[in-house]
Amino acid sequence: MPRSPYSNSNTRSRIVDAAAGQFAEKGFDGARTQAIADAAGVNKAMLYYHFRNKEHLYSEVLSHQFVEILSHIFPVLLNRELPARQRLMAIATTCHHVLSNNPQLRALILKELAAGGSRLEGVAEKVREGIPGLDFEQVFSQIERLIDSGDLRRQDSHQILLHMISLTIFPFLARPLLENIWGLSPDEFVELMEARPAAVVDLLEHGLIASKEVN
Amino acid sequence: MPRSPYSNSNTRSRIVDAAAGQFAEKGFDGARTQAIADAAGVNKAMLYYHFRNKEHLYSEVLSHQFVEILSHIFPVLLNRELPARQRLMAIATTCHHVLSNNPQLRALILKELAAGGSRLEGVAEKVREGIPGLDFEQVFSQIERLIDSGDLRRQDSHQILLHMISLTIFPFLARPLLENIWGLSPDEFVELMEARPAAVVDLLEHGLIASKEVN
DNA sequence: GTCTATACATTGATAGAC
DNA sequence: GTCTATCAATGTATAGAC
Repeated sequence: MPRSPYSNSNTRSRIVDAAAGQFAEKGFDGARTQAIADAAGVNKAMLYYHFRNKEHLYSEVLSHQFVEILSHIFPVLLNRELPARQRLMAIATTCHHVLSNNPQLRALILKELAAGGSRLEGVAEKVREGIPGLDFEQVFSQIERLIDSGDLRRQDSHQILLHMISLTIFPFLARPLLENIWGLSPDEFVELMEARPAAVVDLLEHGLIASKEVN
Repeated sequence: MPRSPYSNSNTRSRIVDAAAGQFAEKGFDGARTQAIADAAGVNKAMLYYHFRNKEHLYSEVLSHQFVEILSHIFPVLLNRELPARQRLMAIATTCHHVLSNNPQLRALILKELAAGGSRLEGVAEKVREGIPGLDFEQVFSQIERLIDSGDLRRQDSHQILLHMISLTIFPFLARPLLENIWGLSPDEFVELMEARPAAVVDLLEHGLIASKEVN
């Protein structure tokens, strides 16, 4: 905790951590370099020594988080061991839990999307460096194989994956809307989210239209 | 176009329009009062004459847009004329088209969500004033009626509506992610979005799992 | 109702000693 | 590698003439 005088650059990683917190909370524009330095327990000038400027620091933060998260999720997307149905369920529940346990990541993603993804290009490059095997084409072709084998309905594989991540990601991002426009209380929202994986799985399996069998 | 010297306050609405553009593009923090005044063709001091400050102006912009949009969508949500299946389709496609034709609204929603919805409470109040009959409880109870009548699968009505808006709204917001992480080209994204309502409808009707009948 | 001029606070970034 | 001191630019907001 007391940085030794001859301390090397774990200062650097402390800055990245502190910056992640500030960027997640305030966004790129809102985050203050002074606040980042304070949170990291270093002098503001150190930000500019270790990173060229605010943007470079931001890229570092975002790519760091994306590498962390994608290296968790990607194996699930490509898990050939599971049969089709279980694979879908695994993807949906994994995404749900990852997001559920990572409020900081949620905030970073949301704020970057809100900014139009302008800083996302450089990030994507660093992410590919961090995860050598990262290639979504494999995911789509595996989905197509499941379609050809008759396990999944015949739909565009992009649409299928988009269905899944929409259903799992969006509710987390839309919380303020649900609470203020729908009128949900915070407790009701939490309850809704806990029941969500099961609800999504049911939708993926059966759709929303009731089968006409009499029960 | 040349504001008459004795012009009254259509100045006010010009400011709101200009502010909508700036807030949509840059967000609350990023938008500059000077830029808003310039875009409205008025002096900066007028913003503070017609509205107390930047926050009040922002609230006015947001509630104005929400009233506009909800008054379009809400009747569709409550349309009892259509049978269950068609009702779901109408909701999904209406949401899709509304968002598709309203890039400014998309940006405003996304940026407000990114800001944590902190300014959404005051907005919600103004919205309720603007749309007297607005009450989502009616929507949920109508969904429950469709479940009881055996038209829809038995799921929490909140989850059902959440399914639908997730599937339709999220893809619009996630564009930067799809392009930079998935690797979609802009053309591919547009193509994906045009085919989206049909894909969503198919999911809602049948789920993703192929029925095991031999075809 | 509308404008000019300006107060006042912050900000990202750098220079240079240690 | 780390700190102090400081700059130049930009931001919101207001006072007061017209």
